[in-house]
This record gives sequence, structure tokens and C-alpha cells, in this order.
Amino acid sequence: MTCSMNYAPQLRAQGLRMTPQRKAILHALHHSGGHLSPTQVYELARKEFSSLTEPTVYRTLEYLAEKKFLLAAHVGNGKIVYELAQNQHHHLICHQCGGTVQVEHAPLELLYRQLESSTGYKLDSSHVTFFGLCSDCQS
Amino acid sequence: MTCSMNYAPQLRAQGLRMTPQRKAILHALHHSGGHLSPTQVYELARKEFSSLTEPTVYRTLEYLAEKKFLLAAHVGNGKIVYELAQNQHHHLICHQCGGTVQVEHAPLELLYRQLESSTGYKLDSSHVTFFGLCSDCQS
DNA sequence: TATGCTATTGTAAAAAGTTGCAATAAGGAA
DNA sequence: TTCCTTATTGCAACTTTTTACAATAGCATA
Ligand SMILES: [Mn+2]
Ligand SMILES: [Mn+2]
Ligand SMILES: [Zn+2]
Ligand SMILES: [Zn+2]
Repeated sequence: MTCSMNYAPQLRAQGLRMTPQRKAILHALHHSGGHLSPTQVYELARKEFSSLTEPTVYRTLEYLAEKKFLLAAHVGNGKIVYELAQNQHHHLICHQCGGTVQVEHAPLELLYRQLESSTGYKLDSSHVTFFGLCSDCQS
Repeated sequence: MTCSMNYAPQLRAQGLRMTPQRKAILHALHHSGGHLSPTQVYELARKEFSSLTEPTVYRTLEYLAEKKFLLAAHVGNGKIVYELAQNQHHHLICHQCGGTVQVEHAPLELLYRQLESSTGYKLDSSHVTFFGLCSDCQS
């Protein structure tokens, strides 16, 4: 747990408290780098804080995502995964082999403007998931 | 079950069999019109075929979606819902109140072309989910 | 109509995710 | 340091979803 990451001040700024459970969960997400399922977070974070429980993991992930510290994404099936909210991006997933490609936000800007003006919604700029067949799986 | 719907020939054309379980499941989706969760499908379809079981419902929904008879969508949380694959559309969901708006495919065409040429993927044309705040919830 | 192949289903058990509520502890204030 | 407020957690029970495998039943063929 002696790593550069320290979310305590940012949490406090929004009225949230820093707890050993949250430290362990954020730590797991930080060091894994990519997307983690709640089960994976539970397994990893438990190494930092062994008395961690599942309800806490699910609630924390959902809450921190709502507060914009995390991003939730749907990758394929019906599974939800989380990652630290850092750079803005989207996903393109092959529903054959599961292979994923990151997509920049820039090419979506025009579409977003159109949808916002036609629907009145203010769109989130992160984590849209597209599905398709990768070049290998098209044959 | 005396309604116009008859999927048997289409199923057969792909090597799938028509069973009373599948009839009941398709019937439920047909008459409800919109999106149904697996649990909702289970409850509704059981009225047509009372010995239906959960594993069959989950497997059937996933399989029929894979075979393009159904569309799967993620609406908010981590929940997956299904509907009959008919018209091509996408969804825009308010993550505050849950309100949803259908989005035509046309405005996505340009983006799709760009993503296909930049990634080599062939994109699915159905059921992308965007999130945002509806006009009411922006205040 | 009877037969055979195999797609589909049910069973039973486990895994994953959710809920309500009482107990705990973070962190601001005295 | 101690106290207080209340955000956060653990517990226990429950619901939803998944899995492996043996039994069943579509439907093509004769
Ligand atoms: Mn991502
Ligand atoms: Mn839809
Ligand atoms: Zn692929
Ligand atoms: Zn709203």
C-alpha cells in the first residue's frame, strides 16, 4: 500500500470517507490497470484487507462509479467491469472471440452533439460499448 | 398461443428446433413488446408452459440472441434485457431517473464507417447504449 | 408410423449479486 | 484526547445466474 496513489483528499472533498476497505479496492484497481469484475476486485483487495466482504465490494464499486472515481463498462455477456476513471475512451468488442479495442472519444463528438440537440439529453462522455466482429473472426 | 407469430420455419432454417419452451419464451417477448429481463421472461413464459425452468430461460435467451432472433441490451446497472430483433435502433438512458429514449441508427452510420476502417472490425448495427442526463434531471 | 441422431431440457448444486438492518468507525468539533 | 454525528460496514438471508451432466424429445429419414 506504499504507492503514489492517495484518493483520500478527493474523497473527502465530496463528503466521502476513506476506509481500509476502499483503500484496498482502489489499490487493486490501480495496480491491475485494466477492467476488473467485482469478483476479481474482491479476490485482489482481500489480499490487502482480509476481512473485506462481498456486499462492501459491490456497494463500493457502484458508489465510487456514481461519484465518478470509477467507470463501469459492459464487456460482452451481461457482466459489468470497473476501472479507475482516468482517460476518456470507449470500447469495441468482438462478440466472437471477445477481443477488445479502445476507441478515442474524438470521433464520437459530432454524434454526441447531434444526439444532445435532438433528445435534450446531456450525454456522458465515457465508456460506450460497441460490438462487432474483429478482422480475424470475419472469415 | 393462437397468435400470428410463428418462428418455427426460421428456427429450422438455422438448424434449431422449435420446442414448447421456446414457443412460450418467444410468445412472452412478442406480447410484451418491449425489453424483458430473464426473470420477467421466466415469470411470463411460465404461464404458457408451467414446467419451464430458469436454466432453460437463460440459455434460450442467450442462444436466440446469438442467432439474431433476439437483441440483448444493457439498461443501466448491470442488468441485461432482451427483445425480439425487429427494427434497428439504439438506446439513450438517463442514469439519474432511468428514463430511456430510442435512437435511430442513421445518425450512427458515419461513425460506424470510420470505426470500421480504423479498426478492421465489422460493427453490429444494433443496440448500442448511450448514457446521460435527461433534460429534467439536469437541473 | 417407427427409428435414430443429437439438439434441447431438467436436475441439483454452486457461484454471483442483492437487501435490510444493527453495529462500527471516520473524522470534524470541543 | 474525547465526544458526537452519520457514513460505512458486516451479517444473515435471499434472489439471480451459471454449470455439468444425464434424461428427454424434435424432427428427419425410411
Ligand atoms: Mn475502459
Ligand atoms: Mn431496444
Ligand atoms: Zn474476434
Ligand atoms: Zn432523468
